[in-house]
Amino acid sequence: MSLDDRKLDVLRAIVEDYVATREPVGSKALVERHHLAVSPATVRNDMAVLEDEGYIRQPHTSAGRVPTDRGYRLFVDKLSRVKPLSPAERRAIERFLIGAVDLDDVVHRTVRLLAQLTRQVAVVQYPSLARSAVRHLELVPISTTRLLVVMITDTGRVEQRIAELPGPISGDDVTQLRQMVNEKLGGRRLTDTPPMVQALVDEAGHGLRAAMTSLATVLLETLVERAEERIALAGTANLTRGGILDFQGSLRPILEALEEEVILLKLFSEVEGSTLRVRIGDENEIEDLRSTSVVSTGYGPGATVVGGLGVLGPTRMDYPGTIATVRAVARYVGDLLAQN
Amino acid sequence: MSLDDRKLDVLRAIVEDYVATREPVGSKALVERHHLAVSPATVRNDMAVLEDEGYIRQPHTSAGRVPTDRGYRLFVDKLSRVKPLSPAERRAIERFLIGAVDLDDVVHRTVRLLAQLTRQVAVVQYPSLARSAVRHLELVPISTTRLLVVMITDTGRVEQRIAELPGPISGDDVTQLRQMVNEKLGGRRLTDTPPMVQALVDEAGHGLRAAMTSLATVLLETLVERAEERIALAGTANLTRGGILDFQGSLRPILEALEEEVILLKLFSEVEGSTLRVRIGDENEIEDLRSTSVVSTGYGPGATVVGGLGVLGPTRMDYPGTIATVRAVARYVGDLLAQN
DNA sequence: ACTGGCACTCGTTCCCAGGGAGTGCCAGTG
DNA sequence: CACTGGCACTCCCTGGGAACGAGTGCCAGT
Repeated sequence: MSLDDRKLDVLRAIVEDYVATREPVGSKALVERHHLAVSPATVRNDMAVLEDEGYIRQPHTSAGRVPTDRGYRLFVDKLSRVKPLSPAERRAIERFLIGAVDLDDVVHRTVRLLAQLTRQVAVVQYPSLARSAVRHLELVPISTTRLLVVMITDTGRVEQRIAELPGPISGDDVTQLRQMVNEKLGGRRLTDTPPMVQALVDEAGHGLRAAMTSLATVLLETLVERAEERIALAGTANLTRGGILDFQGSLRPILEALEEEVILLKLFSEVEGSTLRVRIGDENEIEDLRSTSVVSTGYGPGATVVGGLGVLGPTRMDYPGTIATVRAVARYVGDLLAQN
Repeated sequence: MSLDDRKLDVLRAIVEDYVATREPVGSKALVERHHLAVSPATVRNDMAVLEDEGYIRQPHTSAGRVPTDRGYRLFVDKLSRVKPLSPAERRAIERFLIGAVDLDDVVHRTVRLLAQLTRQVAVVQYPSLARSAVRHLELVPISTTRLLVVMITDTGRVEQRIAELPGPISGDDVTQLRQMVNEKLGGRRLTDTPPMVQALVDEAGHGLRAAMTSLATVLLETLVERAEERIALAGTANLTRGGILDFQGSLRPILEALEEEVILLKLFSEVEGSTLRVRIGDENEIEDLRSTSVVSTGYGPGATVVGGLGVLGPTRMDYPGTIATVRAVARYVGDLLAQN
């Protein structure tokens, strides 16, 4: 059975009121606050239907109604109007992001900005190595048998590893190695490098063969295969706003999940295009986050996506506002990256 | 008036019991659990004295006693025996730290290890730039008028900034600049570089003068003057162990303080030598951390100190265990850094 | 100097009644 | 037929006692 317009209006009103007051909302208060042209009794009938359909529920008999995850879902999909950012917010975003000196700085500022604007927990994934290309590879000798390998990507990330060489190596050899790897790998996407690295070993003169092999191992293993994804987090303090009531039970499992990078990365694992995604309560694959909602999106220069960002909060969340903010921040960050 | 031995024993017993049970401890339970050779009444008299002296207090009349910050202080200074690490813990530390691929990895593993072993919030400061020396400076052209400046320090930190040049520059010029800066700055402590940087500008041929000036500005401003200190954090979930009871009021201010890097850095600002420091409750300069205790120490290769690490928890904390763990982890990390 | 005994305090728990918010249902109305 | 007003009912929340018990301070006795 499909719901008529008034029932949808009632659902919207319930969601909005509950989000604003965090208290179960009753029929009488509803008609007053929203100037509905019907009586409380009528609204009660509508509520009964909405409850049958699973969009709202009663914490206990003789209490008001509270939206269910399903109710929020319908609200997000059909009922919420886009809430444009206030000029103040736009200015906040711009002010916050200019003056960032490097990638770390950009990411840190972004995550704090997001946390502040949405008053929720914010998560920003560093530009993924898998989606980056090599800009430059630098080899710095630390001793005669150890090289510091520094890779700089086009997204601004800098990764470093130590390569242990089988035998001592001269400065000239290092120069030659540097030239070879940059020639072959410079400009390539990281995912395309494995065959190139193999070629490098094959082409190396026998004087350099051993050193190049060690170097290749480091490059492959640590920069490509086990490419480390990084995450920045802010606003955990926002979880405690309004008591622990928002999350049934304790904050413990949520805080624990937030410290597991692996778990956080999952949030962004399926970012495709720059589509914004909202996961409400039970829709989360991650057990410990079933009592929260996650709003996430991809970001990157222009239309390409190099990483994800988003916020996490109670299912009782201001979806229109949060969605608008997340989208706006992602776009600003993308623009910022495009400038480099 | 000085306290006799038995009174000190009573204080120690109170601290130990309260830490173990988190409940005010009464005179009767005390004699039983600790096999004191006196009667509860006697212990009560001792308690009355300890309370007069401000080492313990009663949450309310007719409740047991709870240590005050002052009581914990006396306990830490005089009454607690060093608790050696268990072999299992030693093994955990070793296992955790081998296999770290780079500095980021070391720091992350360390902070998680600390949080796990102490079951508290752990904080690790990255090796401070102020205490590091330049190992290598790399200049990577991004466009004809922009250079990516990458500094690698002897502590393994890699910092990057973008320098905008006043005019286009050739590849040969970049090579020359690179050589000049490395010759002059390589191996120097960062704090010693400012005069050197000035000298570089003075010595630059007039063809390179303009570019070198821009470069010098970036080096001075962002790498030395506004040298960014970094911090890693883990175990915030441990704050919620045992309800919020441990911290009077809410977790909010504590979580907020933990997100302020500036505040965290203060914790380590006065690390001198590798002396371990314990700040109990009110002893903390930071307002929001007055209900917590902080155990911190410096770490670094050999006897030098390059940064700080520590843990933060309720004043009701297992001080001997925590102190032993923090000290041990700091030493292991120092050894690890010494190997590079 | 220590102990046993005792009166006292005060937080905690449990119960119970009253108030209030909100509901479901039903008969009535345009 | 959809909506409304009225009404009985449910159930949470609050507040006031009363009973309980842990723990204390004090005092007289050894």
